Amino acid sequence: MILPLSFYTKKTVTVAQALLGTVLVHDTAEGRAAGRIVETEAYLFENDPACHAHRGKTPRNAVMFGPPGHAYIYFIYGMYYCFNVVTAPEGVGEAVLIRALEPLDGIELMKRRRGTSELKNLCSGPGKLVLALGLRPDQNGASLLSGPLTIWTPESFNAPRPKKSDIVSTPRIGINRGADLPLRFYLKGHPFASRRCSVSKR
DNA sequence: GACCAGATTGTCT
DNA sequence: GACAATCTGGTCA
Repeated sequence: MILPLSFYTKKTVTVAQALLGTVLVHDTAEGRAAGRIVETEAYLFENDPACHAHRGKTPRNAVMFGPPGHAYIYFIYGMYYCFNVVTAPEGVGEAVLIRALEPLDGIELMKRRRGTSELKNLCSGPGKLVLALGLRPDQNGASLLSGPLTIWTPESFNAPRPKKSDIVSTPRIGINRGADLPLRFYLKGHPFASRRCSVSKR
């Protein structure tokens, strides 16, 4: 079953945790690629200087201010894209960054797209999973409720539904502002989560 | 395994 | 003109 709109209208932090264990699916002409979400980060409208929406609406972040249940895909560091799920009511700029997947379906396709055969290296980072799933910048703003890009319940893929006690929260990764907020969530001890946990770097 | 530099470009100040 | 919600490949141990 595809996650309904009501899934995305809850509080952003709640959605970020509830997304763990669900399955992100992308159907293309090349075939289906799907993975279980094992790591997310929440980006909030208020009191969160790391959020793109924090300084108001711009052409780039406009999708974050749109209706929930849509994809926000943006370009970063000159060569990568990040995939987010828009949450919060229309007019409020919040989203959940999908940071890592456990590959489930279309693994050969993912390996080809990523140019590696190492399973753990296919989707263990926000830039990597965008490549592995074949997401493109023109998917920015696409609905996740129908169409080629969707998110499914764990049961749809016979995947386990995580318990509350399996979810760990830590500070987010790769940001400077708001780096102390514990808005990153991942499944405890999961081998497919992205590396670089809490290294101090400048 | 840990740490560091480089790649590369859209976006906002 | 600086910087960014990153990744890869190098060096050193």
